[in-house]
Amino acid sequence: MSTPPFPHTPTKAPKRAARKRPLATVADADGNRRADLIRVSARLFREKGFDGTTIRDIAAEVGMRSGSPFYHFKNKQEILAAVMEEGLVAGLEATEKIMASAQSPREKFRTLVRSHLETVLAEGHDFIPVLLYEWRSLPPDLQARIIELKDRYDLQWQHMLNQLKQAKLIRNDGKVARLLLLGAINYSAQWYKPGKGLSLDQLADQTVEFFLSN
Amino acid sequence: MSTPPFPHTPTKAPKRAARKRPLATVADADGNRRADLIRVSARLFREKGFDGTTIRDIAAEVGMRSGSPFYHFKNKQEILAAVMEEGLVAGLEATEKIMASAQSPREKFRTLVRSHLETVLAEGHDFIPVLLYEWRSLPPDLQARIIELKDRYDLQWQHMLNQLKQAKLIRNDGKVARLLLLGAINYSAQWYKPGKGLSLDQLADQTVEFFLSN
DNA sequence: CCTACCGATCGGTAGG
DNA sequence: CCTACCGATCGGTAGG
Repeated sequence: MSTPPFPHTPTKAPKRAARKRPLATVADADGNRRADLIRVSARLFREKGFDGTTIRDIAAEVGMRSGSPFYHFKNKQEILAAVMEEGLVAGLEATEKIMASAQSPREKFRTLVRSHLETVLAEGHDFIPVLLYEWRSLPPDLQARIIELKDRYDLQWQHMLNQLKQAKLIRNDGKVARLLLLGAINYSAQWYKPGKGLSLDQLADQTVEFFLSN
Repeated sequence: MSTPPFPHTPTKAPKRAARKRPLATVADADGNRRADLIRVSARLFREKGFDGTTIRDIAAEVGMRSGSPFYHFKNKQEILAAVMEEGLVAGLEATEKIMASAQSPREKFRTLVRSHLETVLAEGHDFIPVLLYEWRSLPPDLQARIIELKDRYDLQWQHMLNQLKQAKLIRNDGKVARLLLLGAINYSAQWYKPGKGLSLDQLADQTVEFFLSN
């Protein structure tokens, strides 16, 4: 009755949405309306909050009528879950790839910070900010799957901190240290404006310099 | 026609609300209903967000009927502004007092961090978290007064960073350093649960240790 | 995916 | 501060 409503690889087209392909609109020649809804919802949820965004807002932005998003998602909360999962799957892939690479701890940290900043601050990357700041709007039954992915994300950062500690580049690598470090970066989503002031590269450099000894 | 709707010192009773004193309810013998509305709203805005909180929620929590909060506030946004101002006025007073004290840079930093953690994390201290995470719900015309207070708050922290730099306790005291440092602390409002795990004193110690050299 | 719609809820107000 | 209320909007659904 209820197969998992989201594909785990964003590159693969969703099966259910393809069941009855509608006429393609001007806005989207390839007809992947579900992905459009997720992308647009991420932006609106970030700009106006989950409660401040209406289904009608979302529908209008992708050129649908107000009832149509419910053809793709059971309810509004499921859209929120899909947004968060989309961001985590992409971010986790990038993170795990970096952690598996053969760089020095310092280089690896710089790459990881740069990658995470991209995930949180780059234009069009609204998925993780929504995860970070709209968490309370996600019903508990939908939180479980997201938490699982988030734990894997945190684990990678914990490994990074451990390596930095071992290389004597930081003084502390406990859980609080990780929360403070990631908090500093995540909070940048509240003040950083793309295209104004620092570039992401410059911000990554300053962040590394601020946190690492030597 | 429009005198400033909020007193600047929370200790002084509001003048307009006292104009026509209603019967005191059980919940509040001293009859300061306006302060009750602000305190309760802060908690609800933090728990459920500004858009997720209804006037009826607020009214019910202080034992009013749904239309009555509008006797004290022009609209819902004015309540939000009052919540933010309440937090900033209190936080600013504490901060400026600490900065004016005669402590060593390290001691002063520890005291300041501890004070800010109290402001952001202690039970019943929901004002600043609302400021930090519901900012987008505040209409531009109401933002001005809050920004003024916030700038003074940031200025104190900037002074603190400058002193730490001079004492060679941190490597960088630019604006980005300040944003990263305060971001790390402010983000703790997202994960810290009072009464669980670390105490505020322990967290303050770990935060100081994490950020300061030597 | 659209049309047409429903029941519930919301911010806010008039008048006392 | 309450009573009584309004117009607008919202999430969601039936049926095609």
